[in-house]
Amino acid sequence: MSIKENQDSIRVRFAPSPTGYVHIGSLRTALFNYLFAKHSGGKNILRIEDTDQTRKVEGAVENLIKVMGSLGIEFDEGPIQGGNYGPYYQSQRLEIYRKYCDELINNGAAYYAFETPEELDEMRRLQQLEGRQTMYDGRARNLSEDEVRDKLQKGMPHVIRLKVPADREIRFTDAIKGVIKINSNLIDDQILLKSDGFPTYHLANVVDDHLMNITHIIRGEEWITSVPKHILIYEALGWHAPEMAHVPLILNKDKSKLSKRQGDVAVEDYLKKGYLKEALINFISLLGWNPGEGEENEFYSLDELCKIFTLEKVQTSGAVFNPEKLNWMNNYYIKNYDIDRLIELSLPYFKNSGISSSDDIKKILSAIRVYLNKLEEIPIHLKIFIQEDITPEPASLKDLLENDDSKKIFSALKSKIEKLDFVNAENYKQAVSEVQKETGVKGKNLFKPLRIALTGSENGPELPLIAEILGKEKILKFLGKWI
RNA sequence: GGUCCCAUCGACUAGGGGUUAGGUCGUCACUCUUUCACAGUGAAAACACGGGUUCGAAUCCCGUUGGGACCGCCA
Repeated sequence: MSIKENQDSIRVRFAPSPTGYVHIGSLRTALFNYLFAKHSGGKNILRIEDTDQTRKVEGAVENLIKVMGSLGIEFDEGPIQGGNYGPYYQSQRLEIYRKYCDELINNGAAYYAFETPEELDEMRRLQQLEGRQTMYDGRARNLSEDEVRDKLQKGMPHVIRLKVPADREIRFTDAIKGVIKINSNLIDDQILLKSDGFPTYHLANVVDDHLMNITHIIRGEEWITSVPKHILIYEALGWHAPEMAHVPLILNKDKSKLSKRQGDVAVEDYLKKGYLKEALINFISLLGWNPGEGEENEFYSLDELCKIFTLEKVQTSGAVFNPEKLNWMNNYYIKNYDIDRLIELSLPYFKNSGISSSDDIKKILSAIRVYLNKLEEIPIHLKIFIQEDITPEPASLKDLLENDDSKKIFSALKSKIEKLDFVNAENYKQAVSEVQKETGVKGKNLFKPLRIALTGSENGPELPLIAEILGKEKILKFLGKWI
């Protein structure tokens, strides 16, 4: 495929820095990029922004690709699958950035600066003290060519900064927010190239988005204030900036930016707890986006989302992440999931229960899935199926088992069950109704003691079902205890 | 503090000049199921405020207030 053809089609990128786990906000950004690309038949590209050597985390990229992949978000180009615009690690593109930096220096859009981090800290401290804006004061702008050459020759550590022009109004149109204007006097002389030779985000993302033919930048709102800097770089290099779409943030309950302090933010955590990928994707897609036009359905598969997703329907304001609604949605998916697929996903949670018969697992899971907000809750519902002795909980329920009527029922049922070869839901029900006739005990007085005697609890799934799973031997044992 | 962004029930949102302001989660009540849950029905619950524009503003404009993001040799 020629580059020319590519220019016509939509290309978006997800550009995370590999700092470890995958943030819920990152997932949403990646999702929107993916949906936008798929919706328009474009390409979804993964680019790793690893220009901060101090923040690199081993295995983070592999983890990210794994997590995204497990949720169904795939990339057409990226560090693993390659592509015509690589390399897709920014750390492997250093010469490229260097080259464009030189170009910026040569055309007067950037300059060398030699302050140490300590000097800059001091400068900011003073500015703060005076109640002024903390901002690079442009002191290195005044260095003469000779001074610069001299310092360079001496091998002094240096950075390259963007020379932001004065008194200009920078404006751009954001696909979500509309027209945004800012005066250039408020823009810092941003560092483009760090003293370790690595570019900053600002330079690297501009260069790469251009070189990789990115047509639309879809990213979090936190980037919106640095767009003007990027515009200046595009201009200085004679390039057109891609379309921009800044999606609103996902928020904590207190409306601040979603953060670790206030709950789980790692997608891995949600997966580990047994949130289904379909539910996660569905729920996240509805955070800051909706199909609109009075559409009241809230359940969408990834494929359906690809069909109906548009940037126009992305919200302008932030969305609070509501775990309760996620639970509700996950429960819905669990209840309606193909049972065999659900069993597969649930197996790890049966591991230490001693329940291994696939028949039993299927029966139990069918009975308890309605209670599950997430798969990790399975073990707490397993107790009634695996306990060897019954201790009523709360203890006060014990009284109900020790009255005369109850004892009468238990004895009657026990002798019925003893005659059975095996117990299933049907013959259990039959036996109980016979007990009812014989003893004259009925209604609550019949069913409640039985439930407590068999499970230790006053509520739970249907009793005949439980009886079938418990089996003859256990039922006899449990009934016998109270006679 | 400066700049930028934002503003419909507690939360997610529909609606964007004339609506009884609709739906979902959550909450509450009732029904169903001899339990709980599920399901069903119903209820309480919102256009931040003030000015314009208009016959008419939740909707358009301005301001106020409130919230958020950003202000690093981090992304």
